[in-house]
Amino acid sequence: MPVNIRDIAKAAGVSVATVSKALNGYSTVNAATRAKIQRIAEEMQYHPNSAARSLVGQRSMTIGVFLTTGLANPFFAGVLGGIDRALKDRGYDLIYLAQAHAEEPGYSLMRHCRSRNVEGLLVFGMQENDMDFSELIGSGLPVVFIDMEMEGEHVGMISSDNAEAIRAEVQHLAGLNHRRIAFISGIAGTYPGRMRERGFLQGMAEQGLDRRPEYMIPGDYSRESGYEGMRRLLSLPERPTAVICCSDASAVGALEAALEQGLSVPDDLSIVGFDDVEAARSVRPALTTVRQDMQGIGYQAVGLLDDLIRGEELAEKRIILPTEWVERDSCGPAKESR
Amino acid sequence: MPVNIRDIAKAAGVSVATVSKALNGYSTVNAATRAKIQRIAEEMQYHPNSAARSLVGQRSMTIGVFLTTGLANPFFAGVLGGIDRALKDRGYDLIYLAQAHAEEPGYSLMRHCRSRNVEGLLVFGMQENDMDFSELIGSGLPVVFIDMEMEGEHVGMISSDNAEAIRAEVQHLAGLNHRRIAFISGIAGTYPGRMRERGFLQGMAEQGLDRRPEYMIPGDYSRESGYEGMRRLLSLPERPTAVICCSDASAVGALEAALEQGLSVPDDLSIVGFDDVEAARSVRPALTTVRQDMQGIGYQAVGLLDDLIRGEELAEKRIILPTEWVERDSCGPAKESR
DNA sequence: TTGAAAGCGCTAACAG
DNA sequence: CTGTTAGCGCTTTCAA
Repeated sequence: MPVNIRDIAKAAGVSVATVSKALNGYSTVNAATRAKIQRIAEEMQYHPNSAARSLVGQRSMTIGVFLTTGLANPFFAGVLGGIDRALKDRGYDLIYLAQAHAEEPGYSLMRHCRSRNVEGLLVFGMQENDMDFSELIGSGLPVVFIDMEMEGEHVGMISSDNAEAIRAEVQHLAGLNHRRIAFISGIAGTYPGRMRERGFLQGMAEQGLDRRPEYMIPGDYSRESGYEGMRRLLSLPERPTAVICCSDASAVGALEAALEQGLSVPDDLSIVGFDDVEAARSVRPALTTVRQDMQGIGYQAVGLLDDLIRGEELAEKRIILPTEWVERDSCGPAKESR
Repeated sequence: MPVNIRDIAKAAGVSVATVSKALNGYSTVNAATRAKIQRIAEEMQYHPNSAARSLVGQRSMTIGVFLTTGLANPFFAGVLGGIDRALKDRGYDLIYLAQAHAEEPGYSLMRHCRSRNVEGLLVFGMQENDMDFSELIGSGLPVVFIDMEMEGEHVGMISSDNAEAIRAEVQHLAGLNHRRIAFISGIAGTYPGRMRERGFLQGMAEQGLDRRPEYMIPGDYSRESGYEGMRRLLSLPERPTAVICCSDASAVGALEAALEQGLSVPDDLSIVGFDDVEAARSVRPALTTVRQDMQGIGYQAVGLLDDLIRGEELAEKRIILPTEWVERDSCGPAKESR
């Protein structure tokens, strides 16, 4: 039903080869012929069959995404938005490789990509170790990992500057005279989790502040972990005056626990979050936090992948994006208190 | 590089035709031969090239998604989660047709699908009228619309029972002795927006309650519209005792406006939202709202599309899913007040 | 029960 | 500058 290259060759009175060349911008085609072919192709609503194209070894203009945590994770919405824009700019379509498949016994992500003629793959999610990416990395298929630390010949990675973001938070709090700063961590098995912890330790060291083991609370980004973490902190003989949380969700949980105990935020206690999700604005007091450029991450991930696909000489296959401090109402100067 | 059907034919000492038949479950293949071929295919990690398959007119096992509002909309995360699961169950992969392309002058979504050998298309977003879907609907390509009212030969649609959800809210509030109930609407140009308004009017009529024009506030699901809407309501000589909002975001905005005016929720005023997003839980008082089964919508949308693709005889090509009442803290009995 | 061969729509040599 | 032709990997008649 759809028109093919032969139809338009016939209509234009030329051969299919000429049509192909004309439409693909070869210079060896007479300008008039090309114009005519283009006009006819336009009129007949010609659109090349991408399967045929990939079959002849041409580019498929398809990149894959694989999400280790599934599509349902709302965190990815922003990243996907950035990917969307980049797709247009670079002319790709995106095929989503259902993670569900991955549970089958003989499944190979790499083979799945090959069989779909995917030119490159974007991987993101949170689980670095729950899956074996070595086959993929060794396969030569260009891959860009988001928020995962991976290396290889045709492998790139992109992430926010998590460490610096937290380091700056510590610095900021120290500037408000906070000395007893606690930390509710992210998931230790993730790259961002590790980096944020590193940034905290570095910041504390720089400011000459004690790093007390009882102020280092393991979290998992969830609201619940923030709530429980804050309760533990508040039960300590010497309470912190400020708490850095590794996500807005856990910060909201922490806030809740603090308010429940009758504390005033930020007067008695400062709290800071991470991500700047919608809830950070709606909670009271509104959360001071750090914004990740999620759109930018998605956009640049596709750009990097495209560069890898096209075999560009890349000086740096790691992209670390700056974050932005978002001052709201949950931080204030330390009270000389207890 | 990847192994193809010829490689395994050679290894098995048979022809490619036999391999193809064996692997595709034709009964005209000797059992022993089939077993051998399957074993070898397994060993050699054979995976058929999907481009070649679609080229010969076989199924591509690919369905497309087209989002009129782009990937960034967090509302879709849940729906996509359901789609994800269904994809596995039905064996499809999903290609995302970048909406960005749609802005180009000669763009045709239908052609895009054809050129990508997509077997069926899922469409969702909010704009029913900003785009012309008639070409698509007339093309014979199976399409399932989510939250959009569309009809056609190979067209299905799925949505929550928006009208009933709001009607039940009115009933519930009336049961709490509320008589002056206001409504902050969704976007009138959308199917859910229309249905929710219809449900409101129906509920009010059923309960024998006045429908006052000044209590019908146009909104757009945003927090801001909720905030502004509530301010208008509170400036009225006779204030409502309950406000139904068409989204949780607008309910949060409304809540904010009410608290700012020194009102107590739910003592002075009841507020109810829609969707049950994360923020509904974190706000104080926690929002009483209605939950849509977003996963279910996505899951069933794919199921419906698959049925359409396979040409199943479908009695009903419209699926309307029930919603769930989520009781929290923002609704209470009406005070005989003011 | 198996194999030879045609052909899906397209691009890429290679001739003309 | 244009056309002829082979072939990408696969499925599918049609013969054997």
